[in-house]
Order: sequence, then structure tokens, then C-alpha cells
Amino acid sequence: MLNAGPMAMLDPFLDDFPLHPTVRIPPLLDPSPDFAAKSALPSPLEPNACLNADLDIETAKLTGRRKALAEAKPIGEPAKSSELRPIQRGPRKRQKLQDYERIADFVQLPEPRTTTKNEKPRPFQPVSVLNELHEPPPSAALFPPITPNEPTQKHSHSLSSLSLIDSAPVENDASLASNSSRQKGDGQSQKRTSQRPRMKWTTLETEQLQKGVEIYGIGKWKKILNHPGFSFQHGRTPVDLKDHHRTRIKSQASRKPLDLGRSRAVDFGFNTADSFWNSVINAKSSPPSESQMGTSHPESVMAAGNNRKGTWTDIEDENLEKGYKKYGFSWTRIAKDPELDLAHRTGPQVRDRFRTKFPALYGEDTRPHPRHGRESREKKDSRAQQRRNASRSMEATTREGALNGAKGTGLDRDSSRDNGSESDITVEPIAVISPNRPSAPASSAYNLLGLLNSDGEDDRPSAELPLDTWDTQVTLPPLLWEEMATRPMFDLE
DNA sequence: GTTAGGG
DNA sequence: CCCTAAC
Repeated sequence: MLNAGPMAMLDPFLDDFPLHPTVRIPPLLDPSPDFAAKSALPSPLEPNACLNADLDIETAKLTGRRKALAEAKPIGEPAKSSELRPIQRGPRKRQKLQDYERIADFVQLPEPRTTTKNEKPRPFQPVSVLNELHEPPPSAALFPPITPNEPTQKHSHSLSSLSLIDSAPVENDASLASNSSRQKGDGQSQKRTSQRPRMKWTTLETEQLQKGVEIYGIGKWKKILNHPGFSFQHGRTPVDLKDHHRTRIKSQASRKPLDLGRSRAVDFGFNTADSFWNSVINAKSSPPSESQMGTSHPESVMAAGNNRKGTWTDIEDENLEKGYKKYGFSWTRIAKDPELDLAHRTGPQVRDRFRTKFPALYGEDTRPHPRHGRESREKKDSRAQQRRNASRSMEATTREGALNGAKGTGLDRDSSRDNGSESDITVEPIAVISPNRPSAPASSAYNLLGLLNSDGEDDRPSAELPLDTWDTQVTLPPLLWEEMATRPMFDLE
């Protein structure tokens, strides 16, 4: 293909190094428009261009579909409201890799860890040299107005609010904020920087949301938002999906149950690529924990619809404090103690509640260290922080590794039991605890991998231990090896 | 970092 | 749509 293309005659080296007909060498530079126009291949510079042959076809369909869907106007809508929006606010946060993209990475090549966070547009970007100096920069609209004597007065007062505080003395920030907080219907005269512009929900979006709930279940808002083939408006957030589902779809469904199956003529047309990714996703994603919402299947999610987040009662907090005095930072022991009546809470839940409820006590264990004696607060905190960081980064690595196929190497982590983001072990085991259960050293490599519970045990049932067909074929992805080489695995104290 | 629920 | 606690 390549050597038959128009570039062939332009390339002086082609004669010296003739290409094998089946070999494709990605060009180093942007292909010429001529080439791009005539070639059926996606540009090699595109994100997913370097796929294996089979997957290439699937993904090519996928992007084509996504493109078509993105360009299609919703039924009954004159134009996408995103097109009408004069100023697009950028995505609030740079999204991590999509689920299907991360899994795609496993099947394709390990992608370098792109620093996605830095994609957020910087507040002050260098002005292009092509810009005339007397012109404002292209992003001038994003800059706050220069008002030297008014330090960051973001809310310009509407007429109504001005008249209210007309004769009043200068208000402090708090009362100002509460005063100007929610005043609707005063037109566009007031620029509410705090509130993002309303994005009307299109019928397409609503239908996609419903469809996404069918696929992923309630609560998987981000997955729905990022589902390939869906095109929500730019700037839509998972919270938006959640709110819209709650305020529109769910309430409407309670009155008149929707036939979600094939209620619409709109065919979202999940192609083979989608079903492929979905099957992979469903096979690989760990089921939500019991305390969250049952299972990821829509039916059971519906059944458990009125699940509430477990707000902690005062009695629970009292027992939590008692448990802390009794066991220290052994959260699972606190949860298990029948006298404390916290059996419905998991270790991570207990820990997180303790952190928010008793922030001063968290990370401040005043008892002497079993080996080191009494430590200074700072030293202990820094050690705890180090452990947290290590645990966090390892967890991120292992999670990615699991998606990359590292499951079964012993590096994946069953996240269904651990809702928290940190290791359960935040301090060394304290001497108090049950004498017949020896504690593992808190700083073993195994522990850093996050495989131990707060008792220092790997208490996964044997059925839960990873043993897939996938696993035996896969070795650690290169990124993981690299990290293991550069990151100290063992805390040698 | 994501989600649920109240506002 | 925002805020915040829970996860």
C-alpha cells in the first residue's frame, strides 16, 4: 500500500530499501494531504492507528461510528446546543484512559503513561508569535477583567442585589455569597462564574443514558459517559448523568414504566466492536461490593434502587471511638468486634469514617512503637504518608496491570473487598491485639502490593485467587517492570 | 477520583 | 446544577 502510494515516487530511498508488500512502516511525519486523502488507512498518527490487523478493523469501525454519531444531529433538534455555545469551557478534568481504551492497550501495545492531567489548558498560555502584539491573545475571554482596586470580585452585582444592599455597609464575603447564591430569572446580565451554563438535555442524550444504564447499570455514570458510540455533549459530567437519571428518567419511570428495550427508533447499533469491549469489560471488572449496590446488573440495581449511602449514626461513631481505644488502627478488628456492633461496616469504611470524624486522631497514634519506642508526631506521620503513597501508587500500577492482563501474576488486587484507596494498614500492628494471630510486618513487599488485610493476612478465598486463562499467557506489562525497576519495592527501614 | 443524596 | 459525605 505504502510503496504503491503517491509518496513512492517522492521517496528517494524507496528503491534502495524496497518494502515487503505486507510490511507497513508508519511514517515519521504527517502524511501529505494527498496521501491522507487517497489512503483508506487511518493516519498512523491517530491514537489507535497502530493496532493488530483484526482489531484495526474493529476499531476503525468504532471510530467511524463515533464520528458519525458525533456529527449527527439529534432527532428533532435544530442544532446541537454545543454548536451554539459561544465559549466552550474545557473539560473540567482531563479524563483518564477510557475503560475500553485501557483494555485496548492490553490487546495492543502498552501505551506510555501519558500525563493526561497536564492536558488541562493552562491559565496563561504563551501567546502565539503570529499574533499581532496589539491584539488580545486568543484566550483573552478567559482572563479576568483587570480591576486593580477590586481584589477578585467575581460576582458582579445584579441590579436587584445592588438595590438590596444599597444602603447597607460593605458586606463580608460570606453574606455576599449567600446573598447572591441562587437568584434565578434575572436574565443574562449577571455572569455567574460559579455556576456553569445550563446544558439542555437532548433526546439523544437521554436515550443514550437509558441505553447506558441497560448496559452498565445504575451508578456507572462515568462508564456510560465514556461509552464508545455515545456522544454526550462536550462538558457533560458523570454527575450530570446521575442527576438527569434521578430527576428525569427515574421519576418518570416510577409513574409510567418505560419500555427501555426497544422504545425508540433510534438504533444505537452496537457493533461487534462494542459488544467485544463490553464483554471484556464485564469479564474483567470486579463486581461492586455488597455495601455499594448489589451487582452491576441492571435488574438487581433497580431492585436495590433505594440503597442509601450509609450515613454514620452517633451511636456508630461512639462505638468507633471505643473501638479505636480498644484496637487502635486495626479497622477490621473494630468492625468485627460484636460488642461494637459495626459488623455492617467494612474495614476501609471504618477507617474512612475515623479519618473524617476524628482527623486529629488519625495519623496520631500516641502509643509507643513496639520496636522503636515513642516517636515524634512528624516522623510517624511521614512514615505513614510514605506508606500511603507507596500503597497508592502500587495500587494504581496494579490496577492498570490487571487491565493490561497482569491478572494472575499476583499483582492484581480484588477491589471488591476494598473500597478505600489506601492500604488498611496505616501503622505498625499494635501489641494489644489478639495474641493468637501474629501480625505480619507492615512493610513487606507483599504488603506494599496491597494484598494483605489489616490483619496482615491474605484472606482471599481460594476461589477468589486469580486463575484465568488470560493470566497464564500474559507476563507483566513493560510499564510494570519499569516501575518495579525504578521504584524501591522493599521498605528496608 | 467517583458516586449518592440532599439542597 | 451545586455541595458534600461516603466510598
